[in-house]
Amino acid sequence: MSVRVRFAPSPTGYLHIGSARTALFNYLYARHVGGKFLLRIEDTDIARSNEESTRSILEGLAWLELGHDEEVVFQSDNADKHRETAKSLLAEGKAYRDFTPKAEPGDSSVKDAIKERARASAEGSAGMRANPYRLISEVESDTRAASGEPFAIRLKVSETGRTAFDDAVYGIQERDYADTEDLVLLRSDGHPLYNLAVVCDDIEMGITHVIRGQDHLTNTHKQILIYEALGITPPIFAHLPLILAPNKGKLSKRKHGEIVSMTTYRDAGFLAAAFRNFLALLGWSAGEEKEIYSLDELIAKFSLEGIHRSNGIFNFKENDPRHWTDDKAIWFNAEYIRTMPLAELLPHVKAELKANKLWKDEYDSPITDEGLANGSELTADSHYSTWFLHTVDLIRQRFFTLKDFSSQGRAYFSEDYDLDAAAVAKNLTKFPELREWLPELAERFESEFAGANWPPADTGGSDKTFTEENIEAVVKAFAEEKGTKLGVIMNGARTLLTGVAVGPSMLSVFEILGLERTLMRLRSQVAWNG
RNA sequence: GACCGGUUCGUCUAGGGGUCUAGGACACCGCCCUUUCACGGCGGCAACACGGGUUCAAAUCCCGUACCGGUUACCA
Repeated sequence: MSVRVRFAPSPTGYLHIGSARTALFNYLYARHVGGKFLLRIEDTDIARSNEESTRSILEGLAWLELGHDEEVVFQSDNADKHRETAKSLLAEGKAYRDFTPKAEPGDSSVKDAIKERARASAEGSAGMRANPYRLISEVESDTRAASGEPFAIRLKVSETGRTAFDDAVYGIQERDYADTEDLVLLRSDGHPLYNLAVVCDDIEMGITHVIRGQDHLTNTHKQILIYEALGITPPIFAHLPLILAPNKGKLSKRKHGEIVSMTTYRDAGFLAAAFRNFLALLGWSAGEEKEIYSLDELIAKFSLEGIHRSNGIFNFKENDPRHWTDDKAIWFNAEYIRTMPLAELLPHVKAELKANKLWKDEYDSPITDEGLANGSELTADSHYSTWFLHTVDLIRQRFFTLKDFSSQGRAYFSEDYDLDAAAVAKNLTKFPELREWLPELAERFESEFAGANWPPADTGGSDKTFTEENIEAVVKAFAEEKGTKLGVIMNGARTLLTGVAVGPSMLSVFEILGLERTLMRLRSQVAWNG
């Protein structure tokens, strides 16, 4: 039988990082064994579920490129079948009606109330089989039900025995029946509850492997009870370790906010491939000293055996912009940006520039400017201009996210860029002479490179081209003439021309910006005027 | 409280009785490169939770303790 797995989120918020990893592991496993990866939205809790969440989850999955097979299943569509199942269990005597009035929620939080109740029932010797309605006669039960008295349907768990299963990650798991309550299958208002719905749907969908968070470990025992009552062999279970906050506590939407949401990473300029890579290595490893895995490699190497048993921490520092999310996630992203094939990166850069109104159609123009000075290997099979190719390749080396192309890299694509105040102070205003020198350097460039412009094609005459070696000679001579260090000129120019204090070799920057823009910017007095 | 699970550098992890004076990655620190730098190169700091066993030999196996987490709903 071929493998069928499912990702089954409940739509009560955006796609959480832990859920995203669960989805990824399901996806990788399915692809690894050539099975199907299905998606089911567990929207049985009408009060908490909403369409907005479903949309957000779908968006998150789409961003991560975890495409599912077959149609999305909405659990609420199957409620009738769930009810039927509960009723048949009742008819077979494997479940019973509980006429106990539904408890009203108290003042304390739900969690605390549960804990209190659990403690209380543990102290009383009643145990899990104490429900009086477990024992009433079929006739009495039928009569009361017929008279309209509301009831919940509970599974009748045997007095003695135990549930057991062999978890693909955690190994043999056993639990005494005495530790499991007669769980409610159907609420008194007729609503099917989680455990029933999951089992019914997993059966219906032909799920062979259930891969989910280990917070479901105890639910699994309850679900096995339902499978047994139904006379159906349970699927294989594989529980995943949890992803915790830096304080080892729960990573929650309420406490940690946006940082746990997939859309945050999409919007912050992360590459899906990089984030997937990061996620894959949180709780799983191939047992080798390797960090960067393409999706195909992950699929090829993924195995349930490689999943860890201990919870992992999603490490970040609140209030520290440099470490606002897990350092390793940031590193993966930066690594992908600077090393991935340029052709794969370019569409993302284009989208980023477009979103910030920095895109120009000329970047799209197929290569006509063949005469690249530094005769590059950057093949332009592409739909992008050579200048665009070179610029992106040059500046990506020091970038972390796609956002950097429109922020730090703005000056390459627009004349409208801000100068970083700290950079201005350090590299320009500290050397007042630069106010005269830089325009003077512009004059020098203009006379030396008259007629030449970017692209540095052969301009025919004896004019030198505006390329690194030639620029270097001119700037060096200029600095010497002024009796100053080369760095003063270079750093001043860098700040004025790019707005920031860091970047690639200044010679490359001059060249890539071209003579015309270089002259214009060197003559600008904005750094001193305002 | 009860039941279940977990514990290797700050974090992600390798390791499954001897090859472990415990390896890699991120972060951090230092040096180098350099006109700057968040690129790159080299190096450094830094861990087997604790206590008992078993064994010639334990990070690896067993037991206990501690700590952390999960669950204990007519939530999912």
